[in-house]
Amino acid sequence: MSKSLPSRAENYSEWYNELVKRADLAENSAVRGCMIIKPYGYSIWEKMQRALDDMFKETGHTNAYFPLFIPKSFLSKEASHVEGFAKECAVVTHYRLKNDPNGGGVIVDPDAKLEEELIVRPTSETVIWSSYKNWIQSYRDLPLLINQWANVVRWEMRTRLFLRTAEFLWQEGHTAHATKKEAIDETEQMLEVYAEFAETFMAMPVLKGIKTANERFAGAEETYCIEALMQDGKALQAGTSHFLGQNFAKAFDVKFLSKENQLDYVWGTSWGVSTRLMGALIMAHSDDQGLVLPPKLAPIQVVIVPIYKGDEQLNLIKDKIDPLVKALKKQGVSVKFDTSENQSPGFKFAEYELKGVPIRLAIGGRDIENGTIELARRDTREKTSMPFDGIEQVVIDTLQDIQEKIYAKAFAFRESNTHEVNTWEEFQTKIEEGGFISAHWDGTSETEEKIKELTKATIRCIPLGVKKETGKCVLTGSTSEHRVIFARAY
RNA sequence: CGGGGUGUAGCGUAGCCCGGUAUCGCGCUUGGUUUGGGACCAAGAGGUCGUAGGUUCGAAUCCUGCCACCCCGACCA
Repeated sequence: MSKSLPSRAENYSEWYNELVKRADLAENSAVRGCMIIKPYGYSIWEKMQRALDDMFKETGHTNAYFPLFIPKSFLSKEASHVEGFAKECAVVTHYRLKNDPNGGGVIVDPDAKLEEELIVRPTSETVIWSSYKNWIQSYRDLPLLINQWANVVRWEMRTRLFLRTAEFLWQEGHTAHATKKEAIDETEQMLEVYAEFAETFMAMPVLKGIKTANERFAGAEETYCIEALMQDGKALQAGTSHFLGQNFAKAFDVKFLSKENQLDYVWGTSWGVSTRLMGALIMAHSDDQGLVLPPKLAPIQVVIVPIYKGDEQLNLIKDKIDPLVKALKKQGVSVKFDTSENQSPGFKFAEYELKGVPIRLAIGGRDIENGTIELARRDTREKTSMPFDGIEQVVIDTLQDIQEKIYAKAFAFRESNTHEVNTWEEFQTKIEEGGFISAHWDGTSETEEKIKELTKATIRCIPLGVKKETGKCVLTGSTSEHRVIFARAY
């Protein structure tokens, strides 16, 4: 195994794959397309879950759990929904194995065929709405605000760790409301929650917007999304929030009696983010040395590496560091004091950089004599020797500063890679350079598809609050009322 | 599912053309010396050469089937 990572410039996707493996985030499993999320990677996901879950609770949602298996008949109740997912569903057809009479291990018992096949959920709208039918009778039962943390399966042809896997972890919120307005408000609220999470925790700027009909979720009336720009200039859809209208209520016959004693279908939403966010996090900040994690999501925020000759010196260092570790932990900072002897300091430096630990403190005999300690920040890779006294506060301030700086850096990157484009020639040139392209579009699916065919670029979103501006579609020249954002996407 | 490629120790590989039971590096174990940016020395452990069959006295090597994985396309969060 070579020591350094492939560089981003050299081969971005190889850099990504190697980074995921070397930083011990995840690896491929025996089943094609599935991944094993390793402890270090999973602890980042847990931090994401915690933060998101708190935000969901704060906005009035409660968690529940619905089954993995969906009767095939459920899936076909909402026409566009089946159509959207049919091609990538795993299907359970039997419930028993038996020993192969010809001696070849176990085989599927042909006598154990299921009456009705079960679909491994690609998403849970159908199971959930079939329950909601029983749970909702009156306006007093509304709104129903439920979230679940679960795994889902979509049988993708080509997969990549975190970015697209056959099985992935996510949360899916499913809500039911008495009015259309309330449901739309909910959809927009959850988009805000996602955007806030992405920006404050992941330090990743996102563009909020609405999907075009082509890119809309199967079964939704409107799909809201947050879109992020990765370092290679490709866009990544980081989260979606769907206004379902009354589609699922009608498909599953979910009606309620209003205050006015009127029977009507309820209005629905669903919204989700997945382990794909891990991919976004990795690509948003990391460099050729490895991961760069925002302090708010880093499993280890500070690592302390002792440099010593002999036990005596190590003990001196321990005497100094133990109280510091205690003090930092008390302040809620996660610290690792790495006293392991089997690796040299240099190895540890490289290792923790690879793993994206925001701050590294190094302390050796020299520092003990001088009353100093060396602080290295992962984002800039700057090393500074500073007085040991007061280091605790410096660490806390620096964590905060790193969180802000990496956001600012990602924001600046997005800004400098977002271009207004007015002609087709310009569009073709700019799309090759990567980044977001803000351009006029005539509003038709035909044009959108044509552009995709010609350039591989899709409309990432119609930004929320986009200003009205009369213009001409970059491709057809037909009139357009506002710009939309194009990019090549993951 | 089309087009290309690769399967040899935990990982990365040499050997294959031209058949004689497998090379090197990393990692691992033990002991010692080290430690301010991926330490060094010594001794070890670790292999049904993807799989099934064929050719042969003899197959990692030649032939055939199968399987898996990777890359490029169509599909997608």
